[in-house]
Amino acid sequence: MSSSRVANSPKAPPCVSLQVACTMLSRLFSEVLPDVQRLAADWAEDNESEDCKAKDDEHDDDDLDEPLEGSSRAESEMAGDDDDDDDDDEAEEEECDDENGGDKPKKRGPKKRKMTAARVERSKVRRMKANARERTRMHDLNSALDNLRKVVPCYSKTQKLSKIETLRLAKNYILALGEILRNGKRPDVVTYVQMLCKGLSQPTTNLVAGCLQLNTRNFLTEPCSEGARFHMPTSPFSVHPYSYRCSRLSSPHYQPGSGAINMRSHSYGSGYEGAYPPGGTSPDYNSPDYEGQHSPPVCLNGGMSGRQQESSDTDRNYHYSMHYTGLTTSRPSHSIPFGPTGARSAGAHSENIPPFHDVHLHHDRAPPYEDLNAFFHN
DNA sequence: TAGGCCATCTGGTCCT
DNA sequence: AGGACCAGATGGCCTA
Repeated sequence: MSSSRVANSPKAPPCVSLQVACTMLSRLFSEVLPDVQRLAADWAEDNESEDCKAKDDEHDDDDLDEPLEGSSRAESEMAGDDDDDDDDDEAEEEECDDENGGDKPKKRGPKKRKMTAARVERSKVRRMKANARERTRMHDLNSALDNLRKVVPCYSKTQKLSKIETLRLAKNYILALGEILRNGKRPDVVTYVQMLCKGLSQPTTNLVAGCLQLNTRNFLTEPCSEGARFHMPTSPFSVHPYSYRCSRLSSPHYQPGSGAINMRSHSYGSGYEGAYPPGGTSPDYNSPDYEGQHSPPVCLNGGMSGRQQESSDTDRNYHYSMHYTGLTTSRPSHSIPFGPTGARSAGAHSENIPPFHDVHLHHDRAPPYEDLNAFFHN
């Protein structure tokens, strides 16, 4: 089959490979985020003239300056030893195609060499080397995609976004951050979620929307005192399977209260409606941009198809564990849990988080956007 | 079992 | 010639 390759044609504009694009995106995020955080810090300062505030916000723009380390070269266990010495049989192959000399009319163009056993063997070797290179190339590409996953909202090492969803989300993330920077003003969270979820599949939409809105809801409703303490989750589902449970949300067999998340009660259901008027924006999952699979919609504006039911404590604990991990820091506020290594530090992710016992909420209103961003890196 | 996702192999194309 | 990149094919795994 002839592949319709046009990417690298001379007339086509120069384009980067997928792997390079992923790496560039990762770095781009790390460069854009500080600006957004700085902007968010300004917003936060404007907003918080009354209560608990203004402690330390100098530390939030230095954590991201270090570029994410590029996709570490895969160890290429199979390809690394390819440069061995297998080129010592050229000579005898060259003369084996002279046997048809004779008086036949010579054909133009490259001579068709006979496939001798040696040539077949060499072709095999070449193919194997090409396979090994292709394998490592794909490993590098996956590494780059993993890096991209880490700087994109809703990172989870255990339940990864698919490749296509990662790229879609990255695109939306860029657009959203760019929009924030361009407008210089704080969009409402619904719009933010809309931007992020545009074109994403339903499960991913649930994931992203849940990440943001559950936290927002808690921030909006939970008191910032002891009542907002966190505990390690006790639910058997609470270790990691956030995405799993989100996918459960879209399942027709989903039963609220059975250990799965009830998006409505947790997000827009109670607390959220108080903060955002019902006439506000709501994601349009039926928009033409949506290309993903369709599953029973999880409503972001309170009118969802799922049955409403108050959430269990395990669910709540679970949310805390999943969404406040980014705030699991000793710093009192405005802390983006990015590690000094440039890449998201281990503490930024749910797999490596310290215990939650000492985590507090510091806002009883809408969170500053650096915190919103922090949500995405749980 | 169907569908989604993924890894791998493979051949074609372009570039150095 | 060989490497990089790409897309199609294929089979495995997982989940609903």
